[in-house]
Amino acid sequence: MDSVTRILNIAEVRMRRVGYNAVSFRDIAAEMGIKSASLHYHFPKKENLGAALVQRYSENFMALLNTRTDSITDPAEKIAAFTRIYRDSLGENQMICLCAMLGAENSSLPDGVSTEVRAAIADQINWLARQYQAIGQADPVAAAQTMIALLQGAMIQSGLYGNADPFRAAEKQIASSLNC
Amino acid sequence: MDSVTRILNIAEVRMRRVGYNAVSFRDIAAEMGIKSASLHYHFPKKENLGAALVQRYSENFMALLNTRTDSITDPAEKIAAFTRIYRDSLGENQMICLCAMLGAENSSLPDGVSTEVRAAIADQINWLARQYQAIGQADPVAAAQTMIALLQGAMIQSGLYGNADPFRAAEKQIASSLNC
DNA sequence: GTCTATACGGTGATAGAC
DNA sequence: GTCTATCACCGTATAGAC
Repeated sequence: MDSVTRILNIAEVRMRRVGYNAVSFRDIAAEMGIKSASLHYHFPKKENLGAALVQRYSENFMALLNTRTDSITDPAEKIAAFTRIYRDSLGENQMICLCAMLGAENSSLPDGVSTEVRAAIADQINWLARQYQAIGQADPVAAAQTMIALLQGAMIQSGLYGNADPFRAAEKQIASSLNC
Repeated sequence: MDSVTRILNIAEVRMRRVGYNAVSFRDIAAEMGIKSASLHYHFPKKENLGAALVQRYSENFMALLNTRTDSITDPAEKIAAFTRIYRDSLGENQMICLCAMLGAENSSLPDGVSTEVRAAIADQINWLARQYQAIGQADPVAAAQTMIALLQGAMIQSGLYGNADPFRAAEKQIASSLNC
């Protein structure tokens, strides 16, 4: 595995746990067993690392989303698959998704990172809105926004309590609203 | 207005905008026109300031909540009043509520602050759960958790876009679900 | 690619004068 | 209560050797 990938992997775990501001080059380097100066060879500035991380995160997310929903035709089922990715992403450690964490931190992020966060969320909303439109939702974009808000808020709550109960409660509500 | 109040006022605005970690004693002191050393007279450690801020925030919230809902008997109306406080709190500047911001940052917060955040959210959930129980919700706590998650997630989205559309979309969904 | 060495500002915090 | 002065640290970032 190449250095860039290893850096991004470590940065992802840490940033999802404590946020962008609380992660340092020194921490990441220490975990890799190298020096922080070496990180600057791959990512000149922290902003570059943050932007690249969000970009990779978003690409992986959309790719996984497409893979998992390619064979599904029912829009409601597609939406359910979307929430399942969020659940899997929460994992056993109640790791908040990157977009929720950096979304909260948004106004203290460097421009380059903030831009990528907005782009990543826009992709998700567009995808969701398309499904809601297929279902015949009156305001598909609003429905998509609300759904993202609920999932991200539920992740934060789950992180706060150290268990996935709040997230599961949110999932149930989504499931029941789709059966209406 | 006494110094402690002024400090807390400034800290609240800043922490709701950029989070706990991105706020410094120096920033607050500069805005007050004093030196950071003076802040330590009122709050020996940053953790003390954070904890006191969340405590005050929660007390004010619950007090306002009770004032606004005292004369309301219908539980669904009470819940609507709850969401209205969140909306007012979002304000014109899309200022994320303190609990959502610190909730996201939770795992990088000092214990004293983290504890207060959990206590504050627990109060809100208890209050909401009581209303949902009065309505006859099957799982009142889950409903309360989901509602808090949605409101907080919607605030983050609104902060991200710089407008209140995501929050309004969430409000609408809550309103319609209460009329079911 | 990674190292050592280093610069330099920011940060929480303390001691002691006023 | 607020000041000055100072501390020890941590943060990003750079230069140049290997």
